Amino acid sequence: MAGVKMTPRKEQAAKTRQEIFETAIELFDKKGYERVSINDICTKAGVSTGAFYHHFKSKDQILMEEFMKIDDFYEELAKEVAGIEDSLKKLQAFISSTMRSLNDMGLKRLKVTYHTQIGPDRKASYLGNEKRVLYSILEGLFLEGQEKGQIRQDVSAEVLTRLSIHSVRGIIYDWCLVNGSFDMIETGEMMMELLINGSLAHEQ
Amino acid sequence: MAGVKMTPRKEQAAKTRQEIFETAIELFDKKGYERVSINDICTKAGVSTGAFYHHFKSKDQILMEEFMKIDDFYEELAKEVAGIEDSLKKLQAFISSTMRSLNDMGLKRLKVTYHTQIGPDRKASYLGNEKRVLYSILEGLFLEGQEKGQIRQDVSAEVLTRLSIHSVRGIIYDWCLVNGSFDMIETGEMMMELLINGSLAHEQ
Amino acid sequence: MAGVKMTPRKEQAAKTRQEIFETAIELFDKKGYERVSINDICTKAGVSTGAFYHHFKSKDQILMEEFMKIDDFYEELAKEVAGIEDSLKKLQAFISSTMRSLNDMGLKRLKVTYHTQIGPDRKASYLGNEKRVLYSILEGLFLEGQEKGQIRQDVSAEVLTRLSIHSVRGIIYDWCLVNGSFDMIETGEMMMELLINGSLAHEQ
Amino acid sequence: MAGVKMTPRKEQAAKTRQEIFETAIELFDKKGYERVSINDICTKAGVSTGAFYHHFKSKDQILMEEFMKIDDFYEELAKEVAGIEDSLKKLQAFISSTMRSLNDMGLKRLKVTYHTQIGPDRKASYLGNEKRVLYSILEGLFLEGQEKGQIRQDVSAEVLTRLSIHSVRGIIYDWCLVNGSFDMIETGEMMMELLINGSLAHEQ
DNA sequence: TATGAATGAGAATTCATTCAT
DNA sequence: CATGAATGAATTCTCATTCAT
Repeated sequence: MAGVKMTPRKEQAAKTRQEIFETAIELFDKKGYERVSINDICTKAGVSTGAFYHHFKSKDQILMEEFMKIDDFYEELAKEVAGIEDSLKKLQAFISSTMRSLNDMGLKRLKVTYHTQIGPDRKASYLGNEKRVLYSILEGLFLEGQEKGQIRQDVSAEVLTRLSIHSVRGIIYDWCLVNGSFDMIETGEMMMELLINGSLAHEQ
Repeated sequence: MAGVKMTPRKEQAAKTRQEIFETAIELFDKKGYERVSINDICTKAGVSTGAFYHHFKSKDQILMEEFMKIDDFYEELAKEVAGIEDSLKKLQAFISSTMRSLNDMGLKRLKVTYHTQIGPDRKASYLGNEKRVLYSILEGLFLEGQEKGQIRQDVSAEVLTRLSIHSVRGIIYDWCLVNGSFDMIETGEMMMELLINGSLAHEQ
Repeated sequence: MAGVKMTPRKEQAAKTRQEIFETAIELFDKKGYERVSINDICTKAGVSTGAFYHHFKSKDQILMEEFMKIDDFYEELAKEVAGIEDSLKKLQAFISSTMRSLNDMGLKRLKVTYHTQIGPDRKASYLGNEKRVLYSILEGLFLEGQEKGQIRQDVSAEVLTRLSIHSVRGIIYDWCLVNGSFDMIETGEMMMELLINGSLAHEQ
Repeated sequence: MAGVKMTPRKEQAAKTRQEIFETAIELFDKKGYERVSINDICTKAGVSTGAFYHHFKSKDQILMEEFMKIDDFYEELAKEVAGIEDSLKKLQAFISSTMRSLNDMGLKRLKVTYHTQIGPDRKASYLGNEKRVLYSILEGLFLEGQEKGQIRQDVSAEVLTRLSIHSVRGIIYDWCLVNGSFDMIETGEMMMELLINGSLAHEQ
């Protein structure tokens, strides 16, 4: 994509930047965001402190950049499930995939994310603003299902969207709290069935 | 309460301890847990650093003490709603009161709580362990309702309990994320109706 | 002036140099010499760090260049007042013009100049060496006045010169100190009348 | 004075504070204010960095404290010359003593003082505010002399005061600029004679 | 009980300068 | 001429904790 006019100089720079970024994420995962000093990152990445500040304004920016990838992920997910006919199934597939991905992110990473997002003096929480992408995808799915008569219509799509997101968020938060000691995928699926359907399909 | 043998000496000590504790909580609320140094607390409370360490082992212990009050609160709440006949109503009353109390705690306080609970090197999360009290109360209410046939029986009380707690947790987390920009009491009530009931009562 | 053989290449270079120079001065004015990094200058001027070092050896050199213009200024001033017959009036005209020009330079600029000139590891103070031009002009005017019998002769022209310069310097320094809160032109004129004349002319 | 109820604890603390202060001043004198790091001070004083920050808020505060002593000095000086009958002589004695003291302070120290006072973001310049003490003493002396008819009356005491201070300031500034290569005491005395007297007494 | 001086490792950040392209 | 990536030592400041009084 962006690889068109890349002089060797810029390529090298991009590589350095990438190296720093990945090393940072790796360390955040392993030791937790606040336990990682910029020096740690630089040492492990084999670059100077100056290089870090050349590419990033602060440790925070690394995190922000990481968060910004989540939207891309959701959009891809939306495309993947687009083919499914039944709206209910489509929604469940979307949620299942989401849960699976989050599960695969691992405890440490989720913890870092959820911890930093509600930290003090965080001006713009990404999770809070992520609304636009995640919300619009979900609401679209709910609306579609309601139009087709495949999803409950006693609650507006907008409310269903918000409640879904809240509850998934709670599952993840609690999962982090108890250090991943329950099955968050299964829990997520159950939660959605109750909310969307009003009853548990597979127990019928 | 514990006012049996209180020498003036001990009274003074208790007062100092209380002073430290309250000042700390106040500062956590205002600036965020990690932005408050022990020195900040001592200066504001008008005591010496030594005094702090005399009464508390660490900054953490202050928080822990705060959390321990929550259990008392839930138990009181359980007693309050005990008189309500209809199980569904009883449950909803319990949840409503909970949401109202949390709402009254205020944004800052909830943020501090939810932020510190998933922070790094937190050995024992209180929110995670609080299970014992909150879980048993809630599960009791669900069981009772199911026995009376007033609550859906297609899902076990245990699952209903867990899902309820997760979703309330998510509402609060998101509420913090967007700086309290939606009505968490109303949202909580809606969420519970959907989960427990399978449909929205007041829209029927 | 130097406009003889200017290839487009050289013109561009001169333009870049000028751009850097002016941006630097502007920033020194705004934030104070030591608060301005070379990077600040480059960013604001829209050039690379390399470009800076191509044109200037250091941040210091920028300042030096600025100072070197002052001599030119004094020489021009000397020519301007050359036509005035009365020596006393000529001297006062020279001083008045000087004060007016300094006043027009503005507070920030004077502050930067006076601050950096006595800063640490300043090898050659320009203000200190400026002697040669300013001193010789002034001393010439004093001598001329003394020969014509129009200026006090109880003090040597050389001493009058030095004392004049000291006192003007003091006025400017103090003017900077109190952020320009007195009229330095008027003060300068009064000071010179006292020194040269021994009394205040306009009060006679 | 303040040495009355000094517990050994506080005495030790005061000693440490003093040690830091004196070491700092000594280093400022030797290497110039901005060339001295807080670490330099601590190492030389044999205390920890923490100790520095326990006693002083910043490097700046050390300087400020130093400046605040100047007022005391002027007041003492005023007492010393109070006994002199002749106003003119009294004034000259005051100025002479001042110049001598400044001369004794040494080049480095004066440079630091005059440099930092006009530095950027200096909220309150001490030299600028010192007015109140130095100004009132000097103005008092001028007024007294004018009343006695011993000092020129064609210029107000207030103006004489301001001009005197400006010119002395200029002498010192220039003395720093040329690294002390002229006799500032003699220069100061000459300057004052011209200003106060309108002519040089000893050449009459 | 309470004080507060002292510790000292550690964190973030800056910046002049070089040099390969 | 110009670019801008990279360096890395240096600096300021914070903070939990200890301990003698």
